[in-house]
Amino acid sequence: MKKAMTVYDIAKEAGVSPSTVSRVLTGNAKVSREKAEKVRAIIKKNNFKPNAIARSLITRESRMIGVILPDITNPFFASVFLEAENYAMSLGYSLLLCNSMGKTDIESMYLRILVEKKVDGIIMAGGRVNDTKTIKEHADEVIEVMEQVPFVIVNGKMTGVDSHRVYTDEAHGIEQLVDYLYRLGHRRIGFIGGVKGITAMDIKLKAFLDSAKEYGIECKNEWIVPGSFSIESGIESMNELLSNRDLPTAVMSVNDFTALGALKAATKRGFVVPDDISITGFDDIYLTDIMTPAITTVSQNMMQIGRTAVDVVVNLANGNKVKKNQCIKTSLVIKDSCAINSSKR
Amino acid sequence: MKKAMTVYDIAKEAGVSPSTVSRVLTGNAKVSREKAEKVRAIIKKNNFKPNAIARSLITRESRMIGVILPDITNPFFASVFLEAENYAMSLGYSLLLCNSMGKTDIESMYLRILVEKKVDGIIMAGGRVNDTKTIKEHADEVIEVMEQVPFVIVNGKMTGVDSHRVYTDEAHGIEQLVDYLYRLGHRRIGFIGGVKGITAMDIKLKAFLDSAKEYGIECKNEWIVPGSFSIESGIESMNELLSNRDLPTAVMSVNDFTALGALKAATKRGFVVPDDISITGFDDIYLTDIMTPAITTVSQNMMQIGRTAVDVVVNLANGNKVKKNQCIKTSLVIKDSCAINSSKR
DNA sequence: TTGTATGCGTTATCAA
DNA sequence: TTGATAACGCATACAA
Repeated sequence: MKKAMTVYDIAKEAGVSPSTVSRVLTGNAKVSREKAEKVRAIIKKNNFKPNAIARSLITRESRMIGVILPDITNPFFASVFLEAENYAMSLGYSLLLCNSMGKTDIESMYLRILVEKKVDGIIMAGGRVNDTKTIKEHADEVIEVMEQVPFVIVNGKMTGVDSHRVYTDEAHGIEQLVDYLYRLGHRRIGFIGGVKGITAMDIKLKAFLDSAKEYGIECKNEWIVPGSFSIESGIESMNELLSNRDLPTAVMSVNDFTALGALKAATKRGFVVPDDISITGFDDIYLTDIMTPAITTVSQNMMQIGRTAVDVVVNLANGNKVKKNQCIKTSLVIKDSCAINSSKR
Repeated sequence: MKKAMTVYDIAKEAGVSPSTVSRVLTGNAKVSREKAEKVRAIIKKNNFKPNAIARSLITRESRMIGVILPDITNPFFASVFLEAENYAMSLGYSLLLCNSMGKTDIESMYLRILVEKKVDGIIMAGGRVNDTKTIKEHADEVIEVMEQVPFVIVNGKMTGVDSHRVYTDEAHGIEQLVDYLYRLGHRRIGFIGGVKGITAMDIKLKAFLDSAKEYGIECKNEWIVPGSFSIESGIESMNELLSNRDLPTAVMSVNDFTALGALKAATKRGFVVPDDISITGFDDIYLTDIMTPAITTVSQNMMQIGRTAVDVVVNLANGNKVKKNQCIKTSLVIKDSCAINSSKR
């Protein structure tokens, strides 16, 4: 590897002082036109790139934002990340992506690394911030981090942690779906997927049960089949639900992944969706469009989530005042997986 | 934000010199047991985390690897990244993820940023490294970068750039598929998706045509319908192909995304896959499993690609000798989207 | 084994 | 407007 040039090299070649080179680089102070041009020419000629590490040490900003999320192969997180990166890039920040796989110890490790690397902000989604009951040690760790680095939680909340938050109104999203299904004539609805104890599940299930009661919709206990948030879980839960003698006319899924699995399972069992049974998802990842039928779902507005999360940490990093809680609106996205209920059920 | 402590603070509190604290931190030199324990206690008590920026400046390693790829929402790249990160983490590296969206100017920008940030290595996939005909300016830029940073190209190659490469034997993968279809009795096969001028397309199309000739398989011109690498493109190309009067009995797709689209399009037109027509993909992303039918494809062994790419740059960073070209084997993954050809076609 | 002094490459401060 | 000098926080050569 070729040894990199420094401002000293440039300065010497341009016949100016290192400070002048630095001034040209940052644009933070006046430099005479001729010297500036001379310096710029030398920089260009040598393809000089300033050492961001050295710069960071003195400016105390790394121009990096850490993003901790469970799994980037999940299109929901990938889409949020993509937009976050896109916006961050426009502000001059790069993103360190940390997949925690939902494991607490990996989260802890990454939190430590990100603090050491002096990132200018941390965006965290999934894992501990998603536990309905926050574990104190997890909270303490995050609090410690928050004292050093701007921190925002996406779609989560930690008891005892007064962090900034960007979140979706998941309950409202569920209500939108229930309302939609009700209007289609559904009076018997099931709910599959999700892990109890995770807010992404608990909020939705509660909203579902509350809405069901309000609308006079029946939901038998055996129609509620938790599992996890994966496609496989959707398959398993749907299979379990469909093995009941008495079936609902529609099934809501905790997220699009489980809805994908539910669709796959139902189809395999010979059910025609939506004629025999309606299915809904949650998130509006692009995969819902490629299925036949495309899955009716609720959009979390992933782009806005990603963008807002970056906005929060960057503003905090710049010492600006930022709204503590930012709620992103959901919207119902009607596709082809729900039909008017014409069954005798 | 609380001001971070430094080794000086720790040193003072522990009653030792900063160098002793540093020695405890790095483990690079002997420290008496009692002092070491004292220092460790103070570090722990204060939750001190050394400033990686300052450390990097002197050690000349940032412990970061830059990854430039087109689009992380594509599960192929997401899976490669995930495994790369997993392995990198075990070696003490973090990953900066840069989505280029296939745009050359974004690639250039990120190349510059990664060099400035003094990453210990760059892994690049897609975009310019995938052009069948390398543009000289692109190559020059990469050559310039390679002089400063260990660099590895994933599934690509640049004319005039003597870089390290990790790649799949895509031609062989296609041959495996053709051979498989031939054995199923298919003698008339189409090929959809992909952009000419991109190696990911050109290699496969050539391999397909060569194999077809070898096996005596018919492939009419109108059965070759390029497009791009997206799901939508798969839909469009398949629709175009299926609008022919005379149809092939099987259709190969440039990748799984287009196969997904092809399946969707075929199903919508009333074709039953695989009974009416067989479809194959390429990559073996997890989405091929959730479709009904699951799509027969070729595995690129994404995990091994990610891991190997990290291995290459890390070894280069450590001054080790590394094999210039590493070919990752493909493997045929038979699922449900291909049937024995029993048609009269 | 320990401490002092120096350097990494840049920006910031201050005096000229 | 410019340059000399210090400072960022750590690791390391060298001296003790």
